[in-house]
Amino acid sequence: MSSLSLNTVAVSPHPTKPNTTTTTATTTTTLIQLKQVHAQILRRSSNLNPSSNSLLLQLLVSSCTLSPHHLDYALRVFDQIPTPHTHLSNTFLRELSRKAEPKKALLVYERVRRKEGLGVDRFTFPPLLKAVSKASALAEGMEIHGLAAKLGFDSDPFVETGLVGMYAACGRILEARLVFDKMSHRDVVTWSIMIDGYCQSGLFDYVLQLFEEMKASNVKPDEIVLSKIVSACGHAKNLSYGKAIHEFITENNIVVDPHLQSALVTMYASCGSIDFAQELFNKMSTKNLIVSTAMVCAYSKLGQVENARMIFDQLVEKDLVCWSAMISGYAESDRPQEALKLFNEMQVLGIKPDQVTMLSVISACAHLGALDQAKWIHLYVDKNGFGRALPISNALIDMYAKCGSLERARQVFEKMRRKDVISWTSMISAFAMHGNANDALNFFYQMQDEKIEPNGVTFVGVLYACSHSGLVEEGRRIFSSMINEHNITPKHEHYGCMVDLLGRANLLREALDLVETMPLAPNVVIWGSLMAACQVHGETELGEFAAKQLLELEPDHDGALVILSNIYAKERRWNDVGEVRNLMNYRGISKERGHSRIESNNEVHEFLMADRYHKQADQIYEKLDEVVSELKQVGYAPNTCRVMVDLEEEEKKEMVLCHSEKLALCYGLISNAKGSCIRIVKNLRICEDCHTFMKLVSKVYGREIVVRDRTRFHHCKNGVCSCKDYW
DNA sequence: GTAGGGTTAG
Repeated sequence: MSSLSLNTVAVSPHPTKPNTTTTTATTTTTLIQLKQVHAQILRRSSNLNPSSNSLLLQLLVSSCTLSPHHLDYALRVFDQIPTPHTHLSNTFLRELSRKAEPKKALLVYERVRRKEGLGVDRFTFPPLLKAVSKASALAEGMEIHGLAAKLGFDSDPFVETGLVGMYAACGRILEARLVFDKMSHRDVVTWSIMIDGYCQSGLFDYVLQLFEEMKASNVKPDEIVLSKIVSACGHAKNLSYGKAIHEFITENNIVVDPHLQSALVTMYASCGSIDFAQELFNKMSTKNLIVSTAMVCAYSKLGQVENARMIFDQLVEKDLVCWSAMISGYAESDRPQEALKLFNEMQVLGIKPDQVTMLSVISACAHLGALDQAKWIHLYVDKNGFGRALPISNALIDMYAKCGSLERARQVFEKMRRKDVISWTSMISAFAMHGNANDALNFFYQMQDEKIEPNGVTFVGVLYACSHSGLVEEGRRIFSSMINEHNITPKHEHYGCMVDLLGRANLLREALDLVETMPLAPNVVIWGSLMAACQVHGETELGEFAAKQLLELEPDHDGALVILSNIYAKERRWNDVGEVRNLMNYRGISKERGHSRIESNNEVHEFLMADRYHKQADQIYEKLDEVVSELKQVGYAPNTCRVMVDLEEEEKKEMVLCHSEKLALCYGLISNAKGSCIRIVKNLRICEDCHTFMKLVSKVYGREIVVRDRTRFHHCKNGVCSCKDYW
């Protein structure tokens, strides 16, 4: 009993200072008072008869239950009551299930069952089932269902509704529906729970179907069930149904509360009607934080991050969710520097990030590809107690891989106590992007030895590794085992990898066969990868065909037009090149501008082609001249065959020599410590000439050079690249 | 008569 004695009663954490908030003061005092009462009961218990003692303890539990801070204490007192009133256990259960304490509610249930007498009635089940739902404890839920049936409570509408919710929350949507269908009376709450179950399971077509049934059975929908329906329309991209519901809401004068507001705005945005969402948002007389955050997300998802920022900046009071939404907006729109800048601003204001924020920040850092920045974020994560969470570790693996450090990615992986399919897949993709196919395959087999089942994403990583290393046979075998042994239906990305695998290996006929016989309609990516392979292997005719198929699907696709003109340029068909270029000018399409980044002294420096904005531009170009003449002595000659414009040879050479990655490299040679590794991140694919250039510099200057291009890493050392020139 | 519905937005 020592743990309950007065000696251990908590004192104020700051005895010399007055309590800063009144709530802390009252709860502390109340707990002290309760403990004093408890001590009195214990002291006098020998003089009291057992039933009045029990009554006093029950009163004590009731008082503790009033405050969420005292639930643990209440649980301990509850344990001392031999036969608690069912009424008391029910109240106690309700409190525990409403709070984030579902496991404790189940504990109470266990104890009630073990005590004398029955201890349960029909009122016990709704809170109990709610706790089971929160804990997703299916086995316990089924046992409770059995007990309810045995006691004949399973035809009570409240109990039945609880059972529907329990099965839905445990992912057993069919069982939920079975209970639902058997009910003789369903009200709006029952329908709402069933509809929510379908929403959670992603079965949005069923949601709309069920809503029609609900209306047909004359149950009047309220704002809660409507907000679920509206959100389902958004997920199902069913704009016409969404609009109809919106009209229904207006016609029936249903209160549009903030939940419904944000559901409507999000629905319009995800159905492609952002203008409509904005209009609706403008019409709202009071713009609360949640609806504004929904708008920030809506614009971010469309990549219209400037518009998101405008709404963000108009908000006077912003909470963590809103900051996180804006940060992730930048991270996912490939604007990592803004994301990290915002993260700093947020911290200056004293807003503490949570796990969701950190995941966006880590992802931003992965996009940026800056290793020093990555190390800093990793330290921050560990220092602030995020490091043990599985999703965070998984994100760190990806971050280090994308920042060029396979070793550090692997260190994070090795240190993890628990690894899930995402951890393994992240490592496999890491090996794949660094051209290390053997380790990718080893990990793929090892994860299965450890009974982790690969998923569709894992196979993308493995096939990608095969394709980037020319492992044609292995790739074919794995592709068929994915279908036949792992029962995964291949999606576009898997066919994309296979087309890539065959195309790179110059098996273009077979690649085309696959495209023509696959059960899915080929998309832009598939034609694109066939087209790129044709460009590499000089298959003009097929390349032109693939490019034209692609342009049928997406007439303004800049990549297709660029590659088409490259194919023509390689054949010196300048008239055709001119035609493509005119088309691009006419339609206002421009090739994405190449840029390269390099980190130096904790700063990220960015270069465009032939750009002179850098404050050390003179030195950089001087270095470039020096490097070029050094390399010429070992046989380097600028390779201009990829320059798509009809220029004099000398002008073409000038263009190639000013590519942004060469400028970044020269800056690295000037500014980074002698002998250190030079890491460059390029947004497009590296060109053949720059690739040769990097290899030669690694030999002549004795420096390790790591270049991340749009699709993979090139580690150049001693004149050799890790990609073995197979990219 | 003590009971059932919104992880609202990241």
